[in-house]
Amino acid sequence: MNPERLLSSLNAAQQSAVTSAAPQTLVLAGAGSGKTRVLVHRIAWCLDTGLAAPGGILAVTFTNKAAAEMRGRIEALLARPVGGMWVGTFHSIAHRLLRAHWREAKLPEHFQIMDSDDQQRVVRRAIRALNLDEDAWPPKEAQWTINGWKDEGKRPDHIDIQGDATLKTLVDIYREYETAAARAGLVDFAELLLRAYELLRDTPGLLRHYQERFRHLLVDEFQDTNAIQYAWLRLLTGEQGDLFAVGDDDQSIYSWRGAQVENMQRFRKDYPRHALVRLEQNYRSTGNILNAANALIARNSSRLGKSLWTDGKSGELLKLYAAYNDLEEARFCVDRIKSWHHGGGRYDECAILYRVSAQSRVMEDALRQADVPYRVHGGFKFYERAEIKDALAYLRLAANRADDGAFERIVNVPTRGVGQRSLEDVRQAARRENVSLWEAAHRLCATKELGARAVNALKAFLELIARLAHDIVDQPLDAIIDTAVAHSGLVDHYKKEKGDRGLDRIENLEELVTAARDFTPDPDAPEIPLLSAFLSHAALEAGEGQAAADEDSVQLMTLHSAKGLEFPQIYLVGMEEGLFPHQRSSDDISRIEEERRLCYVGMTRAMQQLTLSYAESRRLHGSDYYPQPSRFLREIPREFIEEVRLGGRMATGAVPPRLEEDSGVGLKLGQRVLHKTFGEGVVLHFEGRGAQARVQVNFPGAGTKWLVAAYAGLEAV
DNA sequence: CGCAGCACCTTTTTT
DNA sequence: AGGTGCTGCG
Repeated sequence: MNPERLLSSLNAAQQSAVTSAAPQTLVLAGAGSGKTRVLVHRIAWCLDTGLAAPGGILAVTFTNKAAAEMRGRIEALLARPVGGMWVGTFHSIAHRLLRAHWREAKLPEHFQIMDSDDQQRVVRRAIRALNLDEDAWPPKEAQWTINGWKDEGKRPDHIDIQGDATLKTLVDIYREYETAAARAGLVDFAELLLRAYELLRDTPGLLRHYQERFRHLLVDEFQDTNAIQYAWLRLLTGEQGDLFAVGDDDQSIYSWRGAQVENMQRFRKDYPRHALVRLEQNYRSTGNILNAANALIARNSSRLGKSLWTDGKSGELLKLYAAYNDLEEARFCVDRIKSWHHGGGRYDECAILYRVSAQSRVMEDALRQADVPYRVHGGFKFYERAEIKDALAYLRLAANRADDGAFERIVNVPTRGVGQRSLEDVRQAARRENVSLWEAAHRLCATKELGARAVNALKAFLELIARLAHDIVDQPLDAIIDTAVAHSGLVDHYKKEKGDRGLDRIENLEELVTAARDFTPDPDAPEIPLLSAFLSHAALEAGEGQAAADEDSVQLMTLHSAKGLEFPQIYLVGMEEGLFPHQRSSDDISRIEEERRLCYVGMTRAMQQLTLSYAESRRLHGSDYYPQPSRFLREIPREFIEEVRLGGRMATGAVPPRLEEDSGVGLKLGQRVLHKTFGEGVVLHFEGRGAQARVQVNFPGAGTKWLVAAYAGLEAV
């Protein structure tokens, strides 16, 4: 395709982004503004104008799905496969670098990747090894903290504990964890990124090589990058590189896992010669949906600023439904979806979005009862299933005897008489002699420290793995998996499970063999042994939960997993205080703002019709709640909303009174105020007006309080 | 050593 | 409500 034709299908803003000649370009791409299109066209532009060869391009995304889509669309646009280009997730690209340069990265050649499950086990073991109480030091929280540090690029030595005993212990756990992971040759997700960063930083020759090779770096969902990803991009861009970042600060919804929207401002500072392009024309939603979403997001402070517009129709009003309870809310959605379907619409044009996955159950029940096909997104992934991980653990151990994670996982699965007692002895021996569990088990078998029964059981296990390792040499991948499943005795083990669960698991194991047969390793990285490549693939790309159903079905997912998707019909359910915004985000204004962005993301998924609903009572965790309608409903101007009623039942005041800008009390959301008893705090929320107006304030010293504005005597700070 | 019953907790999720 | 992890018994 010639360069002019490439541009003809783009609007002016898109064109200026695609053809940007600035050394770096930041594209503020609003929802539905053709973000992926711009990325893909930018790559094609670089190739077609001779600016870059395929080998000079590195395009990074966050999910495998996005990477696959980008690659597919580039190839479709260019009408040919493009070899040599690196398109992948941050993690897969980091993995690739580490495999290629394992020596410089100070990793064992056959290191394996652990997923968060595996990681949690190793953290737990580290806590136990330090003789700490697991109740006082929950592994999950320690894991969270460690990953947070890694996301910020911090090694144990970098952390200033400032004499804080809690912090010191956590750093000790971190250090112990690192030692254990290194001994086992295991690398966690955060480690992939950090290690790849350090690799480039500390190996000037390599850095120069990659800087010269990848002159064109492109990043998708830039607002989701964390500190280490940003540092890595900066390093690789160097002085000469062309960095093309696309993002939307209004869609930043992942700060809780380390994403830093600040990276967008940082980009602007760090690259003073950059070009900034705003994509504000929306090709997805009707005018009403867009205006409603714009009004909502305008409530957030510290935005880069952007306002979406469309030259399409204003369309229908947003629908708001006040349900009696959660069951009725579900029935309402199902009814509307059915009438959409009767009117000739497709089920898969409808999506039900909710804040927490627990909400899906009621929806599923209602859909099933009405015989409407549906599909739930997210949830359990194929390679995360216990039986798959069990089977793979046999292979991991066969491939790498030092893999303590795998050892722990399967030493007694299926049960073979190696109990907690013997296992604890093995662990202690391993720690004492600073060797792997495998090695320690071997040594223990040779001594008289264990009972005869335990020794026999342990020996049987060791021999099993040794035999497996021997049998799989030079076998094709699917035969390897087959052999592992056969040797392990997992099939008989699952057969004993009651119900259909066991049968499901056995089917999944068969599925695993099929997956292995169909597995094609990355042609650009032939140096990685096949089994190793497959195991990494299993960790990095956990696969979809349910096989992509061809059947026309209603789509159910959380708001988070809806990002990047679009549907003609969107049902945004559970619009209630405590649920959305979520309770856990309610006493921090910046987290409320993230919830608001999440709402914005949800609303902007809708193409034609957006239906919002809340329930006046909801059953949650086994008991009933009577929540208030979400503040977000009040933040959407009424002129865009229309109330909907079903079957003549009168819902009183489905549309909550609009939230006044300052509730007549002279205060704004997010404002700092002073109270004579509680001290300084931040305004979170309002209710009512005039003499009845109440203000919710979070006081760092005293917690979150509702105060009657007229009596509270709040002073603006 | 293995299983059954009981206490506990519960946001969002990708890699 | 429902799933996970730990204690007590066979």
